[in-house]
Amino acid sequence: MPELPEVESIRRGLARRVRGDVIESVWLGEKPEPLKSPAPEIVAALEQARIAAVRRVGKHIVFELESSQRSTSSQGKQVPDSQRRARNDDSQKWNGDSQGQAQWVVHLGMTGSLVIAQPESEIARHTHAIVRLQSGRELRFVDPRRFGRLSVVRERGGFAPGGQEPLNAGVRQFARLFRGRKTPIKSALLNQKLLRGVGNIYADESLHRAGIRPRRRASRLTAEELARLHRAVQQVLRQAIRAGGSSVSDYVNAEGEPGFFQFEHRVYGREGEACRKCGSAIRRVVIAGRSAHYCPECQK
DNA sequence: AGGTTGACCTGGACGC
DNA sequence: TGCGTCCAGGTCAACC
Repeated sequence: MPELPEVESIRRGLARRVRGDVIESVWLGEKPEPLKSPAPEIVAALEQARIAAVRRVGKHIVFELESSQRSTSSQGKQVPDSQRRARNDDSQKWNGDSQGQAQWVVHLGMTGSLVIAQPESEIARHTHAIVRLQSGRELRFVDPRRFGRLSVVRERGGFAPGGQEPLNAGVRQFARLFRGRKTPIKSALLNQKLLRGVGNIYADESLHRAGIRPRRRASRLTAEELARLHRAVQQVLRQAIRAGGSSVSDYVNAEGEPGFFQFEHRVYGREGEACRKCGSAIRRVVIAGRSAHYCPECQK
């Protein structure tokens, strides 16, 4: 579900509520799909760690973890859930020297959400992870389609996928990404190895604002068109972040609130409706297996 | 090598 | 009401 603006909205909510908090225990569901790292490694990295910061990298949420050993009084604390899991025997070996450098990386996939909840509140269906915090709150990962992924990264340099952060890229950097690419510009915008964070909604919205048809080959765009596209991508993403993201079906932020940018969509999800600029009917076509929406009049 | 397609999952909307 | 079909904000592996 979430693209960069939705992930950023979630990140901001999380940062406000959990930064500085300490993870007391972790529960992981039975189905293994959402786990990209072994369950014992995730549990070992998270339990007793302090959340030093919550960052966003593309569509990923990254929790910076640091050791809380010295400041935590562990007297009388309950048995962590990990001990109830069959695989807990492995936990020890993940408690290494690198503790304090770990990152907990969450990708929400299509339908994932990360919500702050009170322990007594009902546990939603498709909840795959519950992180209990010292403050008494819980951080819950819910994902019906199970396309989301949880992992722990301990490498020096941390989690670093390829791709440019679209809000940081300058126009020349941006233009360079598409040089020599024969793929449709729509597909190139979705390629996370080039630009990280743009998904189907914001690719379509950006192309409309830039006046470029989604099927145009990336390599054939003129310098002027690339400059317009660069501006459009940044504008759309910034506006969407201000609106709290787009709630197309069930997206909510960490506080459970929807976003409002769906009311500003000019083409996405508007097949057959009138273009807000020229009145022509918005078209929907399929490009590389993804639906693409555009105005045949405004986009060339 | 680089681009395109299907598979991965579940649930909601729609047509009959 | 119930069943079948199609569609979905993302990413991979497997193909050409």
